[in-house]
Amino acid sequence: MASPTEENYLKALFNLANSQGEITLSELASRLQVSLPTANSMVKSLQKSQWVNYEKYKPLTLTPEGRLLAASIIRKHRLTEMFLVDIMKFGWEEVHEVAEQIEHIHAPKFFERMDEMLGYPASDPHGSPIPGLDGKLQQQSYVPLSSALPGQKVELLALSNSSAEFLEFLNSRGLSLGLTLTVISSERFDGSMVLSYTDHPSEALSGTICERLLVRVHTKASADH
Amino acid sequence: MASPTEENYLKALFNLANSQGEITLSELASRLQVSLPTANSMVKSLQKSQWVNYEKYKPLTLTPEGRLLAASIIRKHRLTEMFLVDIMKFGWEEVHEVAEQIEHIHAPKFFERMDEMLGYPASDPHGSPIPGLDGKLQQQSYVPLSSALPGQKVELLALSNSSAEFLEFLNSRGLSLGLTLTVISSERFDGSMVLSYTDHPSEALSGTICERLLVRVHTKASADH
DNA sequence: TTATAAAGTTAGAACAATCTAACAAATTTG
DNA sequence: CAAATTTGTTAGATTGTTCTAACTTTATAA
Repeated sequence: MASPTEENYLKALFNLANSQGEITLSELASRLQVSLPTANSMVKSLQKSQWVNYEKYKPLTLTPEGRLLAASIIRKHRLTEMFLVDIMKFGWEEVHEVAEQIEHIHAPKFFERMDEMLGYPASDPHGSPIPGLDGKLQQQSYVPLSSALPGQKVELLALSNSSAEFLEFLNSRGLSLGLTLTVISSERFDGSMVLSYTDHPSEALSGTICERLLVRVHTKASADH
Repeated sequence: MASPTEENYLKALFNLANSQGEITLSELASRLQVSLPTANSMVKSLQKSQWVNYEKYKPLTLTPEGRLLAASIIRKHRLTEMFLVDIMKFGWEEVHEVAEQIEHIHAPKFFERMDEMLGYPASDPHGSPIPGLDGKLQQQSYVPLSSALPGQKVELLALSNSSAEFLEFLNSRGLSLGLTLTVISSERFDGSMVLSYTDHPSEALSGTICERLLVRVHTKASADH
């Protein structure tokens, strides 16, 4: 059985593999805030447990078993976040640290019950997909708001960054998932945009923010068949 | 900050102190299923952290800080058990293992929210008192059912043992906390009793069982003024 | 009250997870 | 392509939690 530490390595490897292809030791080490030798020796021990494929000086990959285990931890993390928000009425900016701890609890029924109480959600409070029990991750087809064009209506569905500071910023602007945003204008110069939504008729957002907001463009009846 | 391992030592010391007066190293070691030298070295390190008073060859005591910390862990454990049963609909025989893990989560708000959702319960699903935030433990004044006399009506309020096997036995006899039991007869020979309750007009229970059921005798109007 | 048993201690080893220092391989770049 | 930089590895130490073996102190009992 994996220790919490090992589980964190597997989680990091899973997430890196899903955003880049190749995973290097230094990426892993910097993601986990440990020294290179630490990551190196842990990778060797994860290899011994058959969770990681490792060859000297080569990029890292997860074995199928490693990938499944990693997905199950991410599943527990995201179910927990959803549970904290929906059932226990936490704010979406408060749940990460608690979920980081609860994801290491070994109690399948505990998480099954959460899933049940939540009605089998497909994503967490930040729009990230919850892996299935088979370790499969629903691929999201969202685009950054920054790529939307003036006049378009888009639905805010996920975030590519979920730090507490970012989430608090979104709170302060009345932004939450599911909202429909209308692009008023888009500044080529710095990527900033002016948007309209609910009771915000004209809200300006920086390019940095717009890149982190993931949306789906409204397919209005006859879009682009 | 205490590691989960240290927290388990403190918890054991707290529980031993509350059932016996003096705590010896070997009691601690056997309670935690570790060797004497292991307990010895851990006790020294808990002393260094100011949680335990320790002198060579002398009985162990918790410091006030140690007692408070221990109580807070037991508080988290018992709140969790109550949450699992009342909110998440677990059986009372299923919650111990999960709670053993969740008690080590560092997230005051998580447990405050549980407490709130539960309506600030005084005891866990097995009738054990939940320590307050000040570390104070409500003293229970229950007596074992075995000390009740034929004809008496008693209320089943707590258990002195909460192993899954025992709880499953109680389930099989339709016994749960809050039930009113009428003592039909009591066997001096082996301590067994015959009881009547709800739809069980005549249920025989062994002496061992009757010692583990903690009750309050019904003060019927004019009991002993 | 001394002998025996029980309880406690010390020493030394092992494993997990981490580090720094020193070195080696691979990659980038002038 | 050779030099410089980045990346990866090895060696060796540290801390926490555990063990066994050997020994000492305290308690029990013949």
